[in-house]
Amino acid sequence: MALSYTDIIDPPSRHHAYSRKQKSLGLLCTNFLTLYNRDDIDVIGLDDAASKLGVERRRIYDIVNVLESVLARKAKNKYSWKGFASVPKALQDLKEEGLRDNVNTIDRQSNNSAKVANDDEDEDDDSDSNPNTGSQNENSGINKSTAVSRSDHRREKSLGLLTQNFVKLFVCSNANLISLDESAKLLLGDGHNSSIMRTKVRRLYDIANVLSSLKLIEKTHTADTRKPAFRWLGFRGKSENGSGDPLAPFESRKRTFGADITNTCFKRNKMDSSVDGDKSQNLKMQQIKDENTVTVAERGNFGQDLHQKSGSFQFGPFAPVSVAKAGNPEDEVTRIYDWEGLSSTFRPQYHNQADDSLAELPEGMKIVNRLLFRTLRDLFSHYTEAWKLWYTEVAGKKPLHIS
DNA sequence: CTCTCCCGCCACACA
DNA sequence: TGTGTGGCGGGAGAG
Repeated sequence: MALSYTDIIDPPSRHHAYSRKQKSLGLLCTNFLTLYNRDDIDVIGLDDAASKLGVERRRIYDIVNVLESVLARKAKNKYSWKGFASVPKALQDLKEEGLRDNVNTIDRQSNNSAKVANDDEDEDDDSDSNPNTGSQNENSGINKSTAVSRSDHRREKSLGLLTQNFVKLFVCSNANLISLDESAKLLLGDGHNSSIMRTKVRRLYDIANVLSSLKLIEKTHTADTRKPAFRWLGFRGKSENGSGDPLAPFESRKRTFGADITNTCFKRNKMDSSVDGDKSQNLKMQQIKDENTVTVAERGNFGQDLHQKSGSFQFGPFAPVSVAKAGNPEDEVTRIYDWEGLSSTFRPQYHNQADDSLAELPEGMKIVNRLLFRTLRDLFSHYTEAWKLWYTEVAGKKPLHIS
């Protein structure tokens, strides 16, 4: 089908100089990951990221804060990239922590249902009486109230912590679908004060956007009321028996890329149509049906000894310009594994790639493809459910039956 | 309208 | 005191 690239990435709204979507946190995050989710990335500089992505550093803080679990602070301005492999562990930890705290919480205050996972260490901001006032934090046992209070008060309200707690809502319960105000209520306790609620929800929007871009959650609606809500796509940690977690979706996630990883710089009100000169061509990036794209991440720690060697196979429609464009030698490799993304690009709604896509592939690629899926199947063999879940829900496909 | 959520002010942390 | 961080909420774009 003759979809021109620009058609894809630049839909009807193209004439507006300013588009909210192009500046969304989620998209920014996607681009951020595109830029840095690679083996050869060691440190990530905030300024570097900001300029490469074409945003002010303030925004980088936003995503970095919610990405905490996969980033490690190295120094001022510098972060290192731990890779998605660290996410399953992080989820597991959050789950345990959440469950533990939940227990504590429950018998501390005979609270029953709600309040799934209020964090822990040092916080418990709770209820109405907002900030300041006596920060009465008692964590299990230790009571170092004063020493902790000042800077921790900040921490208490940080995006990072809020993210964790938000995630706990999912991993610590069976809730699959949660709306943001529900979440806010749960996280805050019931002490409304609508303005605090509103603020919290605002933050949750931010978080949800980046988690969506990680494919940990996805936006939908509740079945009954058409209320917007988020569905958890990641794993819940399963029955923990110490053994590593299954490959999580985000390890296999794939983002969607446009041609330009730079978020365009239009300000909200400025209709200044003059495009900034030096950014090559201003193709706006944007979400392109991401469902059919997959990345098999390498750094996975399936059980932690299965080293699927290094390079991540990228199945994606596009790689960011900076990464794949210049015909560097390893592109070859990447491209070989790119069949799925390619086919999805041109035929977005295919159903069963085993039959469909394969048929169109050159012989060599078919073989590679089969081997690859076999490998994956094996890897997942212990996690059948997880595999199915991911495959159907995240990748948006019917489970494969390769025997 | 309501829902989303970008933007950037400015307080706070830290050197 | 200067610079890095990041909470916060106004208010504009989307729906």
